[in-house]
Amino acid sequence: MMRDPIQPLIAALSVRDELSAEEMRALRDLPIHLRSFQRGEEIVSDHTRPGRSSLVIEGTCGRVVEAREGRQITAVHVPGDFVDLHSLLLKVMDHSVVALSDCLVGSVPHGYVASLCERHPHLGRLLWLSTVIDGAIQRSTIANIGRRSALQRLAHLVCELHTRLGVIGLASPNGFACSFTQTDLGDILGLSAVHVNRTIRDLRNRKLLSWSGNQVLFSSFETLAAFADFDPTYLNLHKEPR
Amino acid sequence: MMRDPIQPLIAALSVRDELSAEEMRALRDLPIHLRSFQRGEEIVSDHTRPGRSSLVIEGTCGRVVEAREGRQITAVHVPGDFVDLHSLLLKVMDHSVVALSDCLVGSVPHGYVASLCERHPHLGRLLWLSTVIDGAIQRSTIANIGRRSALQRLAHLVCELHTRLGVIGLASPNGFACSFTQTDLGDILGLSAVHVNRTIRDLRNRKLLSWSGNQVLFSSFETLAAFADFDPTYLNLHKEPR
DNA sequence: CGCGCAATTGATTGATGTCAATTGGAGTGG
DNA sequence: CCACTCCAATTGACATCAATCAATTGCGCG
Repeated sequence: MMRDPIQPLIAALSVRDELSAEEMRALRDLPIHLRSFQRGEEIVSDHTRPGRSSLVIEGTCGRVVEAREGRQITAVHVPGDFVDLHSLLLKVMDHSVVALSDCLVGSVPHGYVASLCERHPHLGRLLWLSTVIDGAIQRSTIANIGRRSALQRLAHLVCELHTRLGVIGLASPNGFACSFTQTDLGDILGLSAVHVNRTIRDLRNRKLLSWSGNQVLFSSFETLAAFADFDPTYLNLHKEPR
Repeated sequence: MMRDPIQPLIAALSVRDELSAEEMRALRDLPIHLRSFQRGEEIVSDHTRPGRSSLVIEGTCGRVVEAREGRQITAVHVPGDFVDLHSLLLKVMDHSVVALSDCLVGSVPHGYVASLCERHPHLGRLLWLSTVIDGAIQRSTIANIGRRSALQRLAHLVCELHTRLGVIGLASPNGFACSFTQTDLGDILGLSAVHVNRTIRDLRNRKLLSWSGNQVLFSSFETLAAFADFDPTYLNLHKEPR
């Protein structure tokens, strides 16, 4: 059973501003080319010039910057997120995008995105907004990696993922499904995989969360958020005229 | 002697795309309100709703995310950079902006920026581009802090600053002026001020650079860039139709 | 001269990385 | 059904990088 592929995008945008029926129709009319990727596959390659922008429909993927010392995942994307909308303007990719779980991705030729922005300036601003929210999440990531301990880093990531997945209906009140390996988590948090393992154990011992298989569960989101110093302002979850 | 306040912005945009005479005129016609700030002063406050967007004209400033464990400077801005253009869409600030040197800042009411984008869609795309380049720089910062040693982190920052200052004519071939304190550098790089001090000494001992007063000098940018694993792709320094 | 801030240094602690081995589960072929 | 493989998770021992604490120095400025 396949959901409407554009539904997660509409959900994500609707959290931030009212969409008119016509705007929703314009989004649904976009010619989307669907493609499945297996965990680990590369969706967009570094240093290339994509002619299309890709939208996550199911699963999660990550933006990967390769450094000499190893890879860093600079952003995680969930359904409803564009992974390379910025390539519309940047032209040349400064990183690659890889599937962090099996996932379904839709892509739209840049020309259609550009013309959508011209015909519907308000939608254009919302797409600009979505790149700007990516930036806000990245700022939060910099603060997380630069200033917090491994325990808080991981707790903060869990809080963020829970909140973002909640927006698109993929979280339950006390947890969510997360397919990241501990190696992936290390690459996201700037830690070694070994230390991620110990950090998860530590969080479990402190009764802040449990993580078995791909199920992340916690008894109190508030307690976890307080521990992680999580303030969701940066996710811009309020509806505003933009 | 005061330079044209819009000149750094025009220089920064012109590196990325051709500006028409009319577009330059539209930029110069913006009503800019100039204001000076002393080192350490707050230019924009966290959690506020700015009604204007601020542009650095002289000096440097930083975006500050306050975490429980201390402040993290998530981005450094030089003349020609908007520091809160995203507030046009984000509405509520998720961080503050502080002066990292005495600096001169110009601000433009959001309404004028929005109308500029409507009347000149190409300029609108270039403003979108500038927020997207901020994002690319932040990705590079995440990789820098997440994966590299203190030595490489600092060397990478120096390479980036030299390149960005060069764009607006504020770097010489073998160095540039930098007014950051070692405490600031620690907050930028996710290090303690003490360790920044030792890292600078170490770089000096390795003959990679010298840093006395506010003068940063190196004998070979190429050597430094190779040491720092610096790849300027993310700065988007090539002129492209956008 | 004295104040305040930044830079510098030493001693010590602590967090995290690295290396290496083991365990466990899912799939695969005999 | 049983080896076998592969990958992820887990654990221990140890090394190392960077933080912290605490002085001291140096400089610009009133």
